[in-house]
This record gives sequence, structure tokens and C-alpha cells, in this order.
Amino acid sequence: MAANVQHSADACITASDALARAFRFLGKRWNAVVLGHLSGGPAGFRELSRAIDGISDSVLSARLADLAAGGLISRTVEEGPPVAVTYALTDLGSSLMPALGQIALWAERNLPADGC
Amino acid sequence: MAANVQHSADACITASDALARAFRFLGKRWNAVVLGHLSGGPAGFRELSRAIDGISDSVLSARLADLAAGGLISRTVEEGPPVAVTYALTDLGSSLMPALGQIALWAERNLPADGC
DNA sequence: CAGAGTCGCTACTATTTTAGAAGCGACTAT
DNA sequence: ATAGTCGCTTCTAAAATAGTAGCGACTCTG
Repeated sequence: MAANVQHSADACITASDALARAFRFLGKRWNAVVLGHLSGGPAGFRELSRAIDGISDSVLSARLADLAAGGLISRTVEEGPPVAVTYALTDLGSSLMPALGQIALWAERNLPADGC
Repeated sequence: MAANVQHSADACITASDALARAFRFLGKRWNAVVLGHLSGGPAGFRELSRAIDGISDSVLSARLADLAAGGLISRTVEEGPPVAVTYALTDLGSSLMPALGQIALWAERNLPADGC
């Protein structure tokens, strides 16, 4: 990223543009954390809401809908009874996880954890 | 990140906690993009505001202050005349860039650019 | 059996965050 | 002199997030 402009004749995007594109959704509160939780395996709505400290139902619902619409996660309804909805990473979502893992590693090494 | 719980006896943080910690600031709109721009070298306020499509002055100002307070960037005032303020990544900020670079790479490969 | 609980949301209100633009003082350029 | 730049700040407006009650469809408990 030292050179923001790629000098290839047919490339008209920059790395900063790419970062901006990723952070269109990653820079919305909770999206990365939701994805991070799903990297541990498929989960239901309430499972996620319990696991993610601090998120409200309404925002979780909106995030899941956005992430599903963006193709990063899938939403599967098992008709039941009882009806059950499961969210899981898609291939696209999964492909982001190594990079998010790098961020988590960075945070572990560089950001003070709250008192343990 | 397949295992969210690290089973070491003295580790009481999880990778999801670490991700949540990083996204306390990365999940606020514009922070990552600001950092990404500064990875190309130090810059002034107006330079950043021009380079970052869509950011308002007030938010840029707040973001720069937060990132400086968090130790990710430095703010240097050259007294002038004319007075000049320069923002640059700190070592801490710089150490995050490889991970952000991974995200940018992912976005280049996986997210459709707007029409070029 | 009735009431309480779970699920996955939705709908509403309240609060917080972001956006947008005018304006400041200190300067420089025309 | 006016207009422009700089790095903000201040205000209002719009958008996003937070919080919670409640829905219908179910299951569990006493």
C-alpha cells in the first residue's frame, strides 16, 4: 500500500479505493464482529445476539440482512416445527476471514484488553 | 479463527474479543480509509479531505483527533508562518497496515469496482 | 391446562453519529 | 482591497444505532 496508484495501463482503481470499498460495510458498526462470529460456524439469530456483547436486536437483524444481501453470508430457513433460521458465511464471506484474522492478531498484540 | 476460544490457561481473551476491540475504531465510518491514505505518507488535513471522497470536515477532524488520541497517528504542528499541521502514521498505526492491505487485496479481487 | 419461555424478527421511540456548510483567525495571492 | 488557503469549530439536519415491547409460532414447566 506504499504506492496508492497502480501504474498498470488498464487499472483505474487504487488500493485506497479498494479499502474504501471494503469499509463500506466493514466500517459500519458490528459487521466485522458478526462475520468474525460466523467464522466459528453457522449460528442462529439469538445465538449471535447472545455472543455479541452490546448489539441490539434491531441492528443485528439489519446487519444480517445487509450481509446476506451483499452475499457475504447465507440465511437458511428450516421450516420446522419449530422454524429455525441459520446464518453462515458464504464462500465470499469465508474468503475475507484470513484478512480479518490478521486484524484480530494485530489487536491481540497491540491493543490492551480490558481487565481479564 | 476457527477456534474462538484459546485454550491456554492464562489467556482469557478470545479472537472475537480481539476483533471487536479492533473494530471499536475500525467499525466507525472513515477510520480505516483515513489510515489507508496515511499509509502513503504524511498528509495535511485538507490533503486528506480532498483525497477521501465523501468525508465531511467535521467528521475528518473528529476522526483524526480520535486516531491521534488512540496512538495510531501523530499530529505535528509546524508553527509557520503559515501554520501547518501534518498527520502521519505512528509505529502502532503502521503495524496495522499489512492487515489493512490484506483487506484491500480481498476487495480488489472480490468486490466489483464502480464503473471505471 | 395456563403461563412462561424460546425463536426471529419488526416497529416504534430515543439517543448517538455522521453529514453539510458557514464561519473563525492567521495567513498568502491577486 | 478581495479572495483564497489552512485547520479546524459550531451549528443544524439527516442518518445510523440503541433499546425495548410485542408479534405469531412454537416448546417447556408446574
